[in-house]
Amino acid sequence: MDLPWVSAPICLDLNMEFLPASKDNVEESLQSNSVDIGMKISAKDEKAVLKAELNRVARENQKLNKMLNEMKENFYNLQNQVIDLVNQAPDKEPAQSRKRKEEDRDDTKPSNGKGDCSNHVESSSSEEDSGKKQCKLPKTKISKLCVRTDPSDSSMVVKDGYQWRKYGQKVTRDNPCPRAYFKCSFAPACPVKKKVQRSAEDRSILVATYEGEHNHQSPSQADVPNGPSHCGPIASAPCSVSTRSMGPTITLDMIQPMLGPTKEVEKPPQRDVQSPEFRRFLVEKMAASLSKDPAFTEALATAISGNIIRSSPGRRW
DNA sequence: CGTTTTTGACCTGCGC
DNA sequence: GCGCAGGTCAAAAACG
Repeated sequence: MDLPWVSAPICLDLNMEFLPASKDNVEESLQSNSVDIGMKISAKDEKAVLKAELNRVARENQKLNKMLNEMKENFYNLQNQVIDLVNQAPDKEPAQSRKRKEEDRDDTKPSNGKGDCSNHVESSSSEEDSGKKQCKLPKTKISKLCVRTDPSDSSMVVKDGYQWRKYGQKVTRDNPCPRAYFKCSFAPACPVKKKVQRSAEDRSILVATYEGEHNHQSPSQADVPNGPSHCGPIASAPCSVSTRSMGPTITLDMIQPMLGPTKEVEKPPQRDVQSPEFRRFLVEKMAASLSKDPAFTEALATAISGNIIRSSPGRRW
């Protein structure tokens, strides 16, 4: 099914710059403020100023806490609605017999102007009555991955620990950037295919769509004895956490667990919507959705920076 | 020389 | 049935 809240790139930019809240910095700041106000401020006055500042910050924190609580409430309400929808969806969804139709709904099609990262649309597109391809891949797992890259880097390489052989490239209608088609070349019989295309909105984002399941181990995992004994569906997708020169950028890839050298991401449970795993998965989705809200991001950044300042060692407010 | 990439042609499915 | 668009094939080119 198509879950609307996962239909956009889930990229949370935490490019906020907050001062390292060291005691020295704050004191320096306060001192400079005092200088600005005037050199004649006595120690008593300074104390009063500090107290006023403290009250102001406390009020601000209260306000932010209130905002966060409201957001949490909204979030849980939304979550409940989502779970209800998920429960209802299998009954209401019309039979999608055509493969193309299926892919139009969960593919990287940028026609809706959203950013294509409907990450991990676990569409078990297993309609047995569709075309030949469905016969070859009776239970095609489709997942997506967004990777932030250098926009000037024209290569369509998504490093996911597997070896891929490019077999085609096509310019699609809705995206001026060409789409590249890859097959897994590590194992000759591996049916997994990968499509890579730059996001029409943000060309620094590569959108990789994985189809099928690897029937072999990840090359990068072959020398990892403790890795899972089997390759899950599309186990190749990495969680990309990139760092740009401007600051940290976290690209949340809501995809299946990758088994490569990078860190492991939680695999969303497939059907059991009541399971804790699925709930946690939903929570992550919702959080990602919230993170797209600039107001939320700003409030979150303020709250976090406030907490960091408060909790910095050696400080007492 | 073997492998990979490129790219135009062809195939297939869908909408009208 | 026709046109369009996405997906795949395969020959040629590039590369190591």
